[in-house]
Amino acid sequence: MFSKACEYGIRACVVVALNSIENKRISLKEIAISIDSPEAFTAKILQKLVKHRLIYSIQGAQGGFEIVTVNLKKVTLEDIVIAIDGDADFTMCVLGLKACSEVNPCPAHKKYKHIKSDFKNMIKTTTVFEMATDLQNGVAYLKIN
Amino acid sequence: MFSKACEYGIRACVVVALNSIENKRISLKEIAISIDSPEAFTAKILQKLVKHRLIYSIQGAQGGFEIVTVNLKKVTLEDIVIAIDGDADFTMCVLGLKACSEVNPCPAHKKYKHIKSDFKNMIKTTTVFEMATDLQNGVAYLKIN
DNA sequence: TTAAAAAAGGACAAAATAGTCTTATATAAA
DNA sequence: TTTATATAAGACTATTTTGTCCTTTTTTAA
Repeated sequence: MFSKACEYGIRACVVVALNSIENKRISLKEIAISIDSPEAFTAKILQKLVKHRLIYSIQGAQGGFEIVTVNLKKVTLEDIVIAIDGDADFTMCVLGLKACSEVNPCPAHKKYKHIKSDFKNMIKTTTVFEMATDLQNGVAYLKIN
Repeated sequence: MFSKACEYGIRACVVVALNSIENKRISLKEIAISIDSPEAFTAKILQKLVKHRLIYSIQGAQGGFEIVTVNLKKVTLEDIVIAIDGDADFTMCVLGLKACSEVNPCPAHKKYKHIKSDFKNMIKTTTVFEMATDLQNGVAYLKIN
């Protein structure tokens, strides 16, 4: 579904958000440890998220990453996915046909379209804030194994 | 969603099925042309499908690929996907967490689980027969551009 | 029985994705 | 103002996926 980069990106956003909710800044190193991701690779992903202004970074000692309060409830899974993977994955035909559409459907279209639209709706409406608060409230986890 | 190999594999199965319904055998070359896929790569994919006994191949002159009648309504998208990509894609957590489960959900789990289960159900219940007959009846197409 | 047609199989090449390493830049605190 | 800490950026490497090419095997038909 998502690329590895995107998985790391989402997990990273959630821990950044969780810290921002608690008015804390979190460093790359702490992020990589808490989401169990390769640090240098995670750095690249975070840079993309910063460039897309989904998160905010502060260089230097005591620096790290934050999500500004006003953005916490605005940044969605869709924003993250588009920043990292682009939108091809969830706009393209499931069988890879460029011409596939409602009037020219591929053989899987009618069965797949509801799933695709549910998926698009899901990523569009899920915010990092709600994922972070689920973590905070102990109704979701980021444990790896 | 699906890998390129899997997309080709599904499209190939559909045209093989369409031909089998009409009691015709189809060659690799014809398959590759009709689904607009790289021939040699498609050959590899067809070999996998044959090894998994989803389709049947006959070597030599006048040879090619078929789906035996009894299998037409049995072979599902799920069978093809598992043969080519394995089952990791639709069993794994959307955020890549090994430990993610109903009792230990990742932050995206509750929003994603319905989509995943709909998707699994879709590929489990969609047969190559119905996709091929949709093509035959002109309610679905395999045009590329 | 030989030639042509077609799939099988293995080795190779290219492209995309995943991941690392090193240097530069910015900030805070001693 | 120097040192330590931290992100930014670019070049590089590794792995996986996608795709090609060549040889072998099988089958049909002349």
